[in-house]
Amino acid sequence: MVNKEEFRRKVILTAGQIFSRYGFRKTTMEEIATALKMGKSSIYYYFDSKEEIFEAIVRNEANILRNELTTAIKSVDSPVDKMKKYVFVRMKSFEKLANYYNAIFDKNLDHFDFIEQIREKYDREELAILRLILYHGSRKNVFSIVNSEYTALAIQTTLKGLEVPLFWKKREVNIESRLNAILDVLFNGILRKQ
Amino acid sequence: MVNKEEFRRKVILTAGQIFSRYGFRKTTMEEIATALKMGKSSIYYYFDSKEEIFEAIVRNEANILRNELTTAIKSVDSPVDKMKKYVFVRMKSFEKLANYYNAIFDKNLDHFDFIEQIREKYDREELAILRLILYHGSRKNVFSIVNSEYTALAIQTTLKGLEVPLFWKKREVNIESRLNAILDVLFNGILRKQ
DNA sequence: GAATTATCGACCAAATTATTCGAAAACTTT
DNA sequence: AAAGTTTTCGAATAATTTGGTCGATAATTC
Repeated sequence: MVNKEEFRRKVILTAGQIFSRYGFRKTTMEEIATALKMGKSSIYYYFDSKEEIFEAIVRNEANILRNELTTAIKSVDSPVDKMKKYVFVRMKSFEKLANYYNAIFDKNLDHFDFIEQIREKYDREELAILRLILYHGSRKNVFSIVNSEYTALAIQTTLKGLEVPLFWKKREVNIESRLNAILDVLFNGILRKQ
Repeated sequence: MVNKEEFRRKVILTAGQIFSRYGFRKTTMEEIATALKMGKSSIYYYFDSKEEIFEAIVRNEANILRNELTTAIKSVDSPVDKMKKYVFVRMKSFEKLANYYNAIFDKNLDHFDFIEQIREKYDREELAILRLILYHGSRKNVFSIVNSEYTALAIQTTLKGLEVPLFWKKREVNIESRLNAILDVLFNGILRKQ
């Protein structure tokens, strides 16, 4: 290995796949070790505990999601497109992250607070992004909103509502159509009638 | 519950889903019990052990497969269609059963012999069916075969070969196309040129 | 209301599993 | 090539999980 940090990333990637498939409890250190072609005790050279690995994974996955989102809204120009893109990509990428949230339910619920921290931070950042898009959109007169702060909160609430079926992992629920419906409602509501 | 047997079937169905998803080891009695909305000790009123449940599942699944196959070949008339149908349905339905075979690898390999028994019985029955189809086909002059016994064995061997990728569970393997290719080869080989 | 059938909580022994630790490789640096 | 550093691992341990038992207790049938 080139350095410690690089190997940590490798562990996070490998363990991430197994955790997201089997959940926290059903994934053993030995499985992770075997997938990494090492003895399980070697992993403890890089991580202090199974939980630390898991937490690193969630943090990592949250970062990936954040990056996906920022590049997504940079890829289009108009505030309307930015907002549409944001909502769409957010829900699509969130599916991966939802696996880990589910794994936490599988995990000891005592350690629930750490993910709440990550989530709070993420929510704050999201609000800022939404607010910015809305602000520019209202300046350019394509959004007819009174207060971008409140509207951003409303949209975020809707997005959180969309998450729920992802958690309950019912494969029958068609996220796509539900998402499109909400996008429609959202924009017919806030777009200035022309 | 109406009677004991009926509840056993319910357990088999429920546990079957969990076993096929997580394998033998990773499925706990408590999970099965929770899925059945009971205490885990209650299950022992119907089954003696975790293994007995598992074995009942495999037996049950093998029966379902057998039924699917016999109704499938009854649904068509000509020997050629019967043979095509048989090979096709056999491979399609086998996918479910393969999950349990995989679960056995996960299980203690000491108890491998019981599945061998089921498998042997199943193989014998299969050979009889194949032989019958071939026999009628050659009587009606649509199969150009010397000995329906040997040809049945050859076809069964091919089918077993098709199973292998199912065991190795690589989702990348496209069973369908492989299956069609083999159906083609099989029939261009044994169908009388006209 | 006795007898039978079904469920469950508490418990145990065995197995599994996360984690520790010292020592041995493997690799760097002097 | 010796001394130091980093990385890996086997064996042991401590904690947890889990299959299974048993007696008590509901629920149902007779």
